[in-house]
Amino acid sequence: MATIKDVAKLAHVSVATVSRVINQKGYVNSETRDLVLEAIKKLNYVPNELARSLFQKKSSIIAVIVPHLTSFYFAELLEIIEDLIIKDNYRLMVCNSHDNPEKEEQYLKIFDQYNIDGLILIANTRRIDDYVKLNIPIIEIDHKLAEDIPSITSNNILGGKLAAEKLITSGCKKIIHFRGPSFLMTVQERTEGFKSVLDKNNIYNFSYDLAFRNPDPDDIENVILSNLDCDGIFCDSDYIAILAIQALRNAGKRIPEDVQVIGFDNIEMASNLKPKLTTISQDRNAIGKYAVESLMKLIKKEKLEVFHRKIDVELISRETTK
Amino acid sequence: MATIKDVAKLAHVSVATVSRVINQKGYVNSETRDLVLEAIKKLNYVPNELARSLFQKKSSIIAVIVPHLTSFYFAELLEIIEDLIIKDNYRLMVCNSHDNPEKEEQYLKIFDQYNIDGLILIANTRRIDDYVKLNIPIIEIDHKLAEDIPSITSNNILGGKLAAEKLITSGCKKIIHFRGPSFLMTVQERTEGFKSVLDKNNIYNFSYDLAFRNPDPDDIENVILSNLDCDGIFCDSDYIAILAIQALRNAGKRIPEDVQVIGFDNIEMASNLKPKLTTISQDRNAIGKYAVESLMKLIKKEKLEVFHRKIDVELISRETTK
DNA sequence: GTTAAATATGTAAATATTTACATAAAAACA
DNA sequence: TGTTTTTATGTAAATATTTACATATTTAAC
Repeated sequence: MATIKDVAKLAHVSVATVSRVINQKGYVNSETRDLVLEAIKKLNYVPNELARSLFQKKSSIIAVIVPHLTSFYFAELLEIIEDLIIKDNYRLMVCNSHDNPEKEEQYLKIFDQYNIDGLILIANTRRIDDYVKLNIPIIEIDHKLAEDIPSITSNNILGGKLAAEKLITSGCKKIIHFRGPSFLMTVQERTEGFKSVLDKNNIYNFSYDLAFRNPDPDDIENVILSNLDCDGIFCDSDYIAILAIQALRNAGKRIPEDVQVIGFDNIEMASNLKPKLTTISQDRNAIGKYAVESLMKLIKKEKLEVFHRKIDVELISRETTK
Repeated sequence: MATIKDVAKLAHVSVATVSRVINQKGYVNSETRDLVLEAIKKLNYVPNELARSLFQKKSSIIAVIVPHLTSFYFAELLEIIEDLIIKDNYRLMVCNSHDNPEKEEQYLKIFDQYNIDGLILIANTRRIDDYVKLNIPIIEIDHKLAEDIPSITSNNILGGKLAAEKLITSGCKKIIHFRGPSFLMTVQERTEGFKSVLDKNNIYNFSYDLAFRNPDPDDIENVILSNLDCDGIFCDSDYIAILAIQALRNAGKRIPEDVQVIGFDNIEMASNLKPKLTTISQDRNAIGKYAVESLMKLIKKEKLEVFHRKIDVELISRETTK
């Protein structure tokens, strides 16, 4: 591996001049620049980011903390974020907390050790204080754990409302809401929006809580079997909706004739299924874009014009509703 | 952020002594050690990994290159690998090549810049030479692009055979193989194993190629509709199997009475569906374990006893076969 | 009691950069 | 022409570590 010294020697200049060429800073004679550029090419030189980071006290690394990698929505969001971060010439350190406090502890240490430049927290973290102590820019997605940490969330209340309105106008009279664990802000808000519309219209409905990570299909089936007169289902994720549809079919129900189903997220799979899933679409492109954009601003010590941003969701009507 | 100097000052010793305490190397009096440890605690000191890496010409960072993050199998495998890597006190840089040569180019540069200690390539990379040039330990998963790069792959030939045998003993007479793109080694091997058994038993079968990233459900439906007398289907992924099952149902077929279906991978979802999916299970725990283990050995300049490792797959009989 | 080995600690160089500062030449200006 | 400004380049310190080497003390060996 060639170093800046090797380049300097080959180009018969000092390391400072080479550095100036690389960073396009300060005065460099154009002929000298060409010589240096040539030497760089000849030696296949790439500046060592570790030395650079050490001096500048920044690493060009952004850490993203996710509760796991295997749910569709997180994976799709993570992919978008990775793409954006790389475009801004940062690198991504993926930290899978895996609901394991020890692992989170370990990562917390790593962030200090590597002069991580910024942090994106995706949902589900409860030890916010430890992150704040790190004293680096943080953006939260899907959560709002503290008033002074900027957040990007879908408009979950709107999502719940849209689903409720759709089911009402499609004629549903008894509705189940399969939701995630109620300690999540997203879940609370969706429930709030959903219930408010249904209750106002005096339509019978209730919420059933499922596990966050791996909802139990038997649970879902049991609820459906003991509520065979139900004609509308709203699910907190497309994955839950898929499981619900399976259970409905097994119970001999036709979709959407007998029971209508609405999911949440609009994962890629939702439009590939038969019947195609009606769902509330979360705009991950917007969420990812604003998250990365805001983080970059914080890193540059710029002010954010919107501190807690809500991204509108959209009802995508497909084949599981009338 | 406290540095080693601060600790040294507070403990009234030299930085060398502090370093010795941290790294548990060389002689340190136990009383001195306690003093240093106390100072470390008091200052909340964590050693700066960048300075460390710079000196040692290693970074404790492992890069994993994946073609995308959104397929179930990759996500599950990645999760396992991340867990193992963190346990070995390395950090994970996730590089999503996204089938984009420019992005790969960019990452290639980054690996040099950060003194990345090792590389795990998951499938699908064709510019192997560029990686070899980096001159760092590499492990390949699901591919064997060069004889001199260690690889871990499932025994795909066995997988194809097991599926074929199962369908035969269950009485299938006309079988479709929905497979991935045939340039992938995994796909070739599965086809080889599958076909060899069926042809030997004179059972009619043919392969239909699907896109790697996002197989088209209409494609699958069309093939099924124009082969309504088919009674067995083998799919190269559980995801394809899910789509096939949907198409079969739409065509009024009962599963497994009319048509039997076998998937590949055994993703978490496979056992949550109704009917539960019969599939060839890839042992990602073993794959992840050997991949990380082998990489660690290479990093320590140890020899590998097995250079190209094949991990046995297993037929998991569930409800989509008789 | 002398010598050798083990223990303990410090000094300073090295890792690959960036940049403040110094210096000198060239260009602009009076 | 002399002075100022701009351009060009180099020297050396700084970033936070580790470790080779030096040195001193203690312990062990003979």
